[in-house]
Amino acid sequence: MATGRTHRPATRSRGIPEATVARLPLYLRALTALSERSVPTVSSEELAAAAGVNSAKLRKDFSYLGSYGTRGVGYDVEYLVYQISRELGLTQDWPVVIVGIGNLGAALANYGGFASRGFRVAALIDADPAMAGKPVAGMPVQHTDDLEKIIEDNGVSIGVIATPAGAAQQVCERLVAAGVTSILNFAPTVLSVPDGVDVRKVDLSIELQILAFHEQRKAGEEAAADAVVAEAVADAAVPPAPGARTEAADRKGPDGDVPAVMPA
Amino acid sequence: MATGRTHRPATRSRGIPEATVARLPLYLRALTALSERSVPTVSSEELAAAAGVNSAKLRKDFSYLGSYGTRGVGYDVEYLVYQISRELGLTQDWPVVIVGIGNLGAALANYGGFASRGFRVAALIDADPAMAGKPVAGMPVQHTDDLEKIIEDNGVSIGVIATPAGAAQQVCERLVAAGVTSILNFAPTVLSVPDGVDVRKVDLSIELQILAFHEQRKAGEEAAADAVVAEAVADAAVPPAPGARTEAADRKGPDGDVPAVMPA
DNA sequence: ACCTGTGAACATCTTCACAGCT
DNA sequence: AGCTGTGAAGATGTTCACAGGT
Repeated sequence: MATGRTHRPATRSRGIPEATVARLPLYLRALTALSERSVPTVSSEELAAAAGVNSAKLRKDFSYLGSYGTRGVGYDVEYLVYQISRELGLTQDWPVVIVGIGNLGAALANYGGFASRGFRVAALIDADPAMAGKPVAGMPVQHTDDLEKIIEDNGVSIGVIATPAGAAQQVCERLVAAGVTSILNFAPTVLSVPDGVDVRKVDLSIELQILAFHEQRKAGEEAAADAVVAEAVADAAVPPAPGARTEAADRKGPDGDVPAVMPA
Repeated sequence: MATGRTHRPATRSRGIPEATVARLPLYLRALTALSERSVPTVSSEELAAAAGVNSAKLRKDFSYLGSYGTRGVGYDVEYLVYQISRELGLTQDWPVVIVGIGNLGAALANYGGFASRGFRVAALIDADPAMAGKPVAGMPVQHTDDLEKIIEDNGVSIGVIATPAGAAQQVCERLVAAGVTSILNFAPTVLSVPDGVDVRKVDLSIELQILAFHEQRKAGEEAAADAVVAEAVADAAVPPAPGARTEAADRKGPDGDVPAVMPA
């Protein structure tokens, strides 16, 4: 089985912690809003509130960038916008291709926040010949056959995969072979990539499952005692372990089972 | 400004670490694939490869759920699928509403992985009267006016916000007031919610910016020395700090600036 | 012989609390 | 007086390495 790492190589780049990098866009967004309202300076407390984090964390984050604040005063909004933009590499233009122009791909192509902030949709690519030439978000969709040429002609280094899961790995390999080194993956699959290629994944169904986990907790706070009673019953309902030599009673889960139908 | 926490309350629920919870869906997906191929058992090594993590982490994760493996053998696929599903709360049915049926909302409504795994789209809601009644993904879109009634009638506790940023906070408040306690937010805004409500955020532009950061690093590895030289020039190009009393020379960023145009 | 389950070491992230500058 | 910048403490997450069960 082809394995290879996935996700960021924990490169810890030049000393800025990954967790901080992940929050910089948040700060930038809050700062941009302040900038549009012509607010000249902002305190860590105010900015943190706007970004939805606490102020100690924000100050620590900024301390990795340098000393951009003024004690007793706060941060200069315009200056911080510039510094964070630069740190994130948004002072340059990033051509991006979107592969897979289904519902989601089209939504991404139309997404305004895409075009702003240094990103530019260089091409929309789809495997369906019927799509070729059709305009989406004011751009003609191009066929997968031309993927390599498009990447090279436009100097694309960031690719967005919005194909069905089955096609994602293959598309990924073609993107990488053509020179793409950063991939944003919307397909519900684990992508294998060579070292040096970054993959970030956006997965609706994972997010929902995490919410469901917490939701279940909220509901089941007082029902905990009952569950223990239900355990014996539940064990009988557990799907028969095929070819396993283990009695259900052997399993020692930390809490009670709940009899229920299992979704496919 | 209304603030309030955002994101998970770090509830650390019942002892399962948040990081582990976030990976369970990944394992579940890999296990489901194995299950479909009728693979009876799997080792931590194999499963970890399929899920894109390392095996020590996977074993540690599973150890929080209980002792579900067999030494010398591995894990029973069906049994694990069941246990993880149960742990995530997927053995019950979660009605979900999607608010904001634009490009993205429609894409989400059509997304297959949504319907499977215990989630059921109970309603599509949009503020545009022209949308009302129009079928999307085989369901009629309903008007925002009926939001509260829809939530209550269907016992919805999970809401998906796919509206423009400007509408998100208000929609969020209505959802919460009507009884929703988990929100998946696709709008590029920080949502304020009362305690006890979970918010998870999916943000395309943040993901791209994180990729750009790493991408920039890859490109600028050897250019580091040049940057120092460029510093004086760059400082002149920095946007004039409005109303600030600080000379540019005061700023002590940890590395050199690069002269560049800044995107809006 | 093989593979899980887990203590212990290590790494990263968050929060506290306050020194130091304006 | 007010607010930043940061060491130090604490919490969380990851990896190692091996004891212990099959």
